[in-house]
Amino acid sequence: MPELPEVETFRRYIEAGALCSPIRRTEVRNRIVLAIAPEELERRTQGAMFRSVRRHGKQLFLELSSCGWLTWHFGMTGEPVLFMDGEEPRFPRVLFHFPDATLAHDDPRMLGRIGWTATIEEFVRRKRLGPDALSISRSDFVERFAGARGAVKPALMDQHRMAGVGNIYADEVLFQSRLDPRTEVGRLSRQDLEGMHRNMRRVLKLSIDRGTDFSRFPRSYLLHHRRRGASCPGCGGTVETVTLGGRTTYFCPACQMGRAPRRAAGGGR
DNA sequence: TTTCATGTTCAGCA
DNA sequence: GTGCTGAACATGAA
Repeated sequence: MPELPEVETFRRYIEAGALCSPIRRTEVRNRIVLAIAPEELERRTQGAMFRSVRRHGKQLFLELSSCGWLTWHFGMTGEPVLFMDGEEPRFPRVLFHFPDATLAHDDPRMLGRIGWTATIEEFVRRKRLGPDALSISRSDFVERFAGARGAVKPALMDQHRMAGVGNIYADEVLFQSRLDPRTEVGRLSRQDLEGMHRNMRRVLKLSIDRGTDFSRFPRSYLLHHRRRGASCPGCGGTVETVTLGGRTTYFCPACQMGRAPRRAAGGGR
């Protein structure tokens, strides 16, 4: 589930339903999802409450009334689930029991991680995360990408350069920017980069506004067509795949153009 | 049965 | 240091 829009939706969900309630007990069912010792997690949360919740890229931070912040990453399949007795989700790995509800890290693949940090800044520094994709200014975005090498798609997904964009939204941003995902970053013009920044913000915000429910996204979005042989919502041509940054990339070669090497005649635009 | 999956990290190599 | 590739992690769904 979780790229920036999903995690922002999780943030709001927790903010609306899991703050300022004392944690009676913390139950660890699968310690593999912990980045700290289970005893430490229990000690830090027992009797405390979550005061506030913040997000940086795909990472969530829950402020503890005791001290510091719980760090919460959702991996590929994790999500927070708040439930009452008898409504337990299918894959609860860690559970925070409040007096009248329970907040669970529900995660079949267990690739998510829960840990602790004294400050958000310290955590962001330690993980070397770039600026949040919805906070980064246009000029900072241009500067950070202008200095990159390699293909544009892996650059967009590099959490050290900028945090929050993953496989699905990188493909969508490039589709809407009409840029071939294999294009060398160094061949993009300032206008290309500014357009990417604008499209990225629009796509991420629309997703948050629609509650990350893909069925409520415009039909013109590529993400409805992430199947081999699907037709492009723009031109009706065939959507193709290529592997970039180790991930399957969907794109329309007819709509998304590359950028010719400098000095070369024709090509591009 | 096989393949793929909205993520991160690490080893090995250029 | 930068970038790329492949593997590992662990499991469900198609």
